[in-house]
Order: sequence, then structure tokens, then C-alpha cells
Amino acid sequence: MYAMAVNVPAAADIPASAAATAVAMFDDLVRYETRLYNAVGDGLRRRHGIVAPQFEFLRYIRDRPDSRVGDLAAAFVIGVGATSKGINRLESSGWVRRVRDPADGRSSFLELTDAGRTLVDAAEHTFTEQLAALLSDLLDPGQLAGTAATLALLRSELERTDVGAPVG
Amino acid sequence: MYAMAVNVPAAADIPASAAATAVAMFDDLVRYETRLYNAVGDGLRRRHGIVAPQFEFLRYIRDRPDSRVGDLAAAFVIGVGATSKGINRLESSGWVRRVRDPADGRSSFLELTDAGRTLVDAAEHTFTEQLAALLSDLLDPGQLAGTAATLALLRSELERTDVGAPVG
DNA sequence: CAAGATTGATTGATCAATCTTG
DNA sequence: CAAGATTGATCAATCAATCTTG
Repeated sequence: MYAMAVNVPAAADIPASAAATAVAMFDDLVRYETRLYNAVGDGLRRRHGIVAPQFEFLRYIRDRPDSRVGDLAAAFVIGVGATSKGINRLESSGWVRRVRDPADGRSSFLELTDAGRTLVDAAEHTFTEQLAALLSDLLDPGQLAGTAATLALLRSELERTDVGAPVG
Repeated sequence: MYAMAVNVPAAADIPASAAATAVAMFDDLVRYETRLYNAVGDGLRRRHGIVAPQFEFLRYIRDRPDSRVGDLAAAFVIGVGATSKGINRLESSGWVRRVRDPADGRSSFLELTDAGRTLVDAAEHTFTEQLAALLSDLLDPGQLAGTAATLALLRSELERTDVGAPVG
């Protein structure tokens, strides 16, 4: 039913050294994330002409009205400079608008244009479909939920302690 | 004993939609990987003057004698051009040598210099220590092993089907 | 002066084209 | 011509400096 499902290791399979497991997991995590991100990005580029970070920007802006450049930078763990330039490109393409905050002239609210909204809604179908094929179909629900919960925990720990944040 | 350990979700906690879980997991996976990679890289840069990809290159070459540029590109899922330039930088720094393959003049074997070996051995201590602090200490052994096994499975599936490979 | 964002300079990654050797 | 690698052009991320507003 689920392709290549693997069982949770029994106690005997747990390596003596947690550090060695952590090093191996780091490697698997990084290479898996790279390939998965590439694969999803390939599909988005082929079908919609945008790359993965652009899709993520558009979706974030769609789902969080009144978000600003700094909000995106924090969410995606990249510098505000890179974020500002990314928004420039989305604005040039006609998918995003900057709207000056009347209450604080230093920053702008970001909002989608009609074209941007149409695009992100279409791209989201591709995105979800691909993740289902590349992820859900390979794991049984328990594995998926368990791994998702662990990653969410690890992520929240690094966010809470502000580890791994970019410079500026 | 283990900080913030989380239990494997019970059946009732499993969301109805696997696709929604996959989308959420993708987000946690990508942001966690970004922060973890940044954090590890920060430590390596501060203590040893190298960035994370450089450490990974050096360790790969140390552990796999007679490896070539194409081998590293495949292992790290980046283009051969980027790999070649990365090796140029490591060679300029005096940590890596290219040795022409006598049996095939098109490619070179990569090997560490003495300085490179000293560096990677020292950096590996930092690397392992940081991963222990950022990863092992947050999870109980079962969680760690289970998540590691799942990530290894997912990675091997993408590698087997050559999904998410770079262009050139 | 602090906060938010933008800009400019450098570095690094990607892609395509090229070079060399099998 | 194919395989392996390098080079050059372009694009994007980073970091630092600057600008503007609170």
C-alpha cells in the first residue's frame, strides 16, 4: 500500500553513539532537502514560470495580509536585503505591490495583484500534488506524522533560541 | 532527561489529510535545515575559518580516496561547475590537491594536503559537538533513530529515481 | 539614536559553451 | 561523438553601508 515503508527501528537497531546518528542524519537531512526543494522548484518553473522561493513568497503574502519585508525575511530565514530584492523581482513581474503603511512610513505592506493571486493559486496545486507524490506516497501516515512532529519540534527549538539566523 | 522530548502522535492526532501534513512538513523541513546548516556553518567559520560546504568537501575527500570532481557534485547535489570552482578555492587555500589520473587524462583525483587533513580533523570535532548540542540533546534515542531512518529512506528514494538533480 | 528597508560591492551558484581526452 | 571537467556570463545571496522615518 505504501511504497518502501520502513519500520521504526527496534531498540537493538539504535546505534550506541547518538552523535554518530546525528551526523548521519544531518547528511540525509541536507541532501534530502536539497533534492526535494530542487524537484518541487523544477515543477513550478516548468508549469508556472516561477522558482520555489518565489512561490513561497507569494503564498506567504496571500495567507498573511499586511505582511512586510521583515516578516518574510524572518519567516524564510534569509537577509532583509535578499528579501527586498526578491520582492523587487516579484513587483517587476506584476505579481506583488508595495503599499506604504500610513501609520509608519518606514515600511510597506505587501499585497498580491490579481495576476499574483491567480498565479499562486494555480502553483499551489502543482506544489501540493508534487509533495503528495514525493512524500506522502512514500510514508505511512504514522511515519509521516511522527517525522513531521519531530521536525516541527526541532525547528521551533532553533527559532525559540534564534539559532541559525542570517546576518542582515 | 531529554529537553522538550515529544511523543509520537497517537492515531487520533494524525490529520485526515496526508497532503496537508506533507505541506506543513515541507515547511518545517526546509526552515529547520536552513537554520541548522547556518548554525553549523557559523561555528565552523568562527572557529576554523571555513564555511559548511568547504568542510563537507574536505571530509568527503578525506573519507573517499581517489574521488573526483564529478563524485562530489553527485554527492552534494550541485553542478559540476560549482564543484570545480569550489575545489579551486580549496586548492588556492592549500587544503586540496588535484592529481591527474594517469589512466584517464580527463579527470583528476582529489586529495588533501597535510594542512587540509589537520583542518578537517579539527573542524570535525566542532561539527560533531555542535550537532550533538543542536540535535541529539533535543531528542530521545528512539526519536532520533526513527527520524534518521525516515530521512535516509526518503533521500535514497529520490536518489534512486534521480529526482531533484541539478542541471550541470 | 533605533528600526525598517534599500542599495552597492563582493561572493557564490547556475547554466551554457568550450576544451580535452577516451 | 561521449565523458569529464573547466570557463564565462548571468543571476541571486550575503554583508556592509546608507537612507528614511519613528
